[in-house]
Amino acid sequence: MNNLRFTTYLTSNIGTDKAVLEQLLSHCSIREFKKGEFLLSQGEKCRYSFFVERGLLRQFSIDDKGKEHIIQFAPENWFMSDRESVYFDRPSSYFMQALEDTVTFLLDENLFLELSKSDTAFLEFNNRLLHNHIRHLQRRITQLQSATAEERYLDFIRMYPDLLLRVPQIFVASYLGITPESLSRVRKELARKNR
Amino acid sequence: MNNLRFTTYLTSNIGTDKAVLEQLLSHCSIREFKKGEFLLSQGEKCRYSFFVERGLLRQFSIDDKGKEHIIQFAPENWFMSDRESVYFDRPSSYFMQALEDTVTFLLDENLFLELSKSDTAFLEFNNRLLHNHIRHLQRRITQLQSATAEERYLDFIRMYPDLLLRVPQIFVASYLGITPESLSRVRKELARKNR
DNA sequence: CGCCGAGTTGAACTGAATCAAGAAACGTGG
DNA sequence: CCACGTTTCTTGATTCAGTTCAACTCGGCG
Repeated sequence: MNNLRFTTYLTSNIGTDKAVLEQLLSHCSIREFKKGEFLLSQGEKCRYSFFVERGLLRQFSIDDKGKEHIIQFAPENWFMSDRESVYFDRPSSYFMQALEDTVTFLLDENLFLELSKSDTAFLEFNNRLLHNHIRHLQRRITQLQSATAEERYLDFIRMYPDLLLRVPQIFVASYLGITPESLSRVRKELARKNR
Repeated sequence: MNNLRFTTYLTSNIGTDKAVLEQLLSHCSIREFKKGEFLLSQGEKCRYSFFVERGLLRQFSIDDKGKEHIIQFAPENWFMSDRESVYFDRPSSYFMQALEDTVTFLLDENLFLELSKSDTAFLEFNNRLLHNHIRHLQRRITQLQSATAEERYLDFIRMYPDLLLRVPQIFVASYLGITPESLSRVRKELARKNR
């Protein structure tokens, strides 16, 4: 375990205390997914948190009308999980899919609770993850409620400029909650304004 | 402390272990708000979690266009807080207001972290609160992305039938992310169908 | 009794969806 | 490395859900 993003991430977030890290790493496995491959499907129980070492994931649902809605992207250094499914032991309502060839670390979710009990630093780390997640979700709700397609797109650019280059437009549209056609028109309009 | 919802709630969620409960209760204060009174305003830092002993609260934001968006309601036995503000020590982007005369218990948010460290039962309780919150938020996002005004309203009725009777329609509309006029029309249409 | 906010209804408007068709980009196999 | 087929992206025409604005009703409360 040397110059992996994962270990760097852990030490900078939990500290360098050997014991916890050892315990954590001993419960992790590594797994690769080819572009297009699914990590999880709607109806399955989510058993892991996936840490993205390299590549890009998307998490999405398909509604009763058959439309996809992307909940979040996860590039390098991000976690992806369906905490709801894990925690309440319910079938997930989401899909998780690799948008690029992706290398992930799998963390058993029960481990999160166990380590929280035994190690204060880890507890605080987990707490931060959860609060960040909440913050992120609240932001999306506010946005969906109040922003126009154009505003959402501009917000996306501001928040995730790097993703813009890696994610096909069709997926950005799905994340923003608009159709690809609308996004195309928004972009056209923005280009016109900036001319 | 006898037949309060609060103590019942705590014992049934954390257990009857005297020590933690004592510690918890000793850090709580009780506070009443008149109908219309604000518990928190946008820009202030949120310092407490409010447990609703009796009454009803709403949490909402005002966007740059001056429109209100209700994030959640909190009737009896619910917690209301801006975890984001507390945890990251940032000014809140929300208002909290009493929709009825309301009695609340105030819990210092730092206490949550402290008690999590010292008591496993409390840690699990806090974890459950956070996961529930996340579940709730995710549900709203899915709904905002995929459901029509009518579907959202029906969903609201199913989820919170009791609130429907206590909350003025104008606030229900704000929660659903539609105008009061639209909600009125949705209701009219539903009445027509069920005739 | 009169006022005021909540709710309803109507008409015009609008942002985004839908449907359709063509252009550009992509990747896969020969 | 090219050719072909499949997505992705763009553009146009049309439709639609929900907003906006305005007028009117209703019910509670000082």
